[in-house]
Amino acid sequence: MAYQRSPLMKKRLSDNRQQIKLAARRLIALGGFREASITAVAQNVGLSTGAIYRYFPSKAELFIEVLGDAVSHEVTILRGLLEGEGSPVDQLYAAVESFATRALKGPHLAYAFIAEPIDSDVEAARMAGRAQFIAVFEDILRAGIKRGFFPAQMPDVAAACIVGAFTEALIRPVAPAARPADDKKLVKAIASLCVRAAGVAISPVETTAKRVKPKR
Amino acid sequence: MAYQRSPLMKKRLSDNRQQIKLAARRLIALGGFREASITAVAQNVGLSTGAIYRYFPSKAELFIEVLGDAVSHEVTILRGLLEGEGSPVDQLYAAVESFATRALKGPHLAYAFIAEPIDSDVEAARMAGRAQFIAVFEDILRAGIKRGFFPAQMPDVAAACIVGAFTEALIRPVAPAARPADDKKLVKAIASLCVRAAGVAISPVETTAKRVKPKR
DNA sequence: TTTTTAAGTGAACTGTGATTCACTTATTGG
DNA sequence: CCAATAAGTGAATCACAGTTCACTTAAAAA
Repeated sequence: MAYQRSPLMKKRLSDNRQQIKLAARRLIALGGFREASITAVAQNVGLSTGAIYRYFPSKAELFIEVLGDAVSHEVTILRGLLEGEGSPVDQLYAAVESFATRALKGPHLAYAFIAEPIDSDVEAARMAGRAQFIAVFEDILRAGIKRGFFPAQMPDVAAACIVGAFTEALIRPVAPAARPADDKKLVKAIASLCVRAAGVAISPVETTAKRVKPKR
Repeated sequence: MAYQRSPLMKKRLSDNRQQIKLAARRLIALGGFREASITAVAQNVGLSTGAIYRYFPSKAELFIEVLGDAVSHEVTILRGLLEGEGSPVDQLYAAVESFATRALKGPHLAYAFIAEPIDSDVEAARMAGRAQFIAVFEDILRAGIKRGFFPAQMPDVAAACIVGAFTEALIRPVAPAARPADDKKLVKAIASLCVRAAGVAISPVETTAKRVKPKR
């Protein structure tokens, strides 16, 4: 006895799991959480409603996982940007630019993850995700402050502000309809503002990071 | 014939309407939209469930009106700050400070209005409300840019960023539990950052607005 | 091939809360 | 006081997804 699925079967199962998440993501990207009912997801994968529950205990869990994946994917990319040897000023600009550009590519997905209303379980997960983003920026700020690129400030508060700033500015063009002119320009404006917010005078990047006031 | 309610009766009716809105607001402030079911609202006013529908066609409508009232109240206050003769820099700082301070006083209410998930009808209203806020800041920025207090920038984008910045920074300490140390400090940090974001070098207020580069 | 276990099905069930509506009560006009 | 009309009641209804579950089908063990 001690039954166990063959490797091939195992794979099929875990593939299913993945497919379910992808389908959910796809539907969300298409029309927000509204579209992503369990039934719709099931149909999209080619499974029955009930089957979903073999893989996820509840809709909330499924969404939380989808959200989590997306967030950790984003965070990984952003953290990657911090590996390079650019100054914190450049890093900050680059991080915002990178996120904003991607967000504008997948409008609905970004909107769903940033702002669309859902039930509070999932909302909690979204908050947690946001906290992870904020942490990235907090790290940039801390480093920058220590090395004298940014003036002294509360890094946690400032990081929250910065994340709030670019997400808000992204939501409008990303929401249901409405999409303004030049994405490049928009991204630039947003990223510049974030750098200024951190305390770097005037514009960024072209200044290639002159220290504001070399600390000690 | 041609029946009409006596003035006294009329008043009572419109009072009821007001009471319903206040009750809804009260419940929201207490525990978010979750708590504000039609039945709960009705009980709170001392009316029956059905009676509510004499005054509002649907729950969504009621909430939208409550939200609208709150927003226009806020906007009026903020617009009031622009009457004074302070520089745009001071105005910007003052506006953020004013809003933030009030938001921290009514945590749940602010949270509900800024971030709590609800159905998409009401959400649309919230977006609209946000747009009104943003407009206030856009005006400040435009004026400031024209008069040389702020560097050239896209005022709509910058305004959105600024609103996003302070709301995000407000949400965390305002959300369900969690409330950090010093509100005053927090508000100061947020407001300063917003001013910097607009392009004013280093800190605000104490500089009492020196022109960055007197335009033309 | 037969038995055992797991995967998959989808119609029925459930919980929740908004909305309705037949009816009661209060107000207005004659 | 007696219609006529409107306000108010609250239990019943509705809507709608998420979730369950008795059953079917497929895959592993014997």
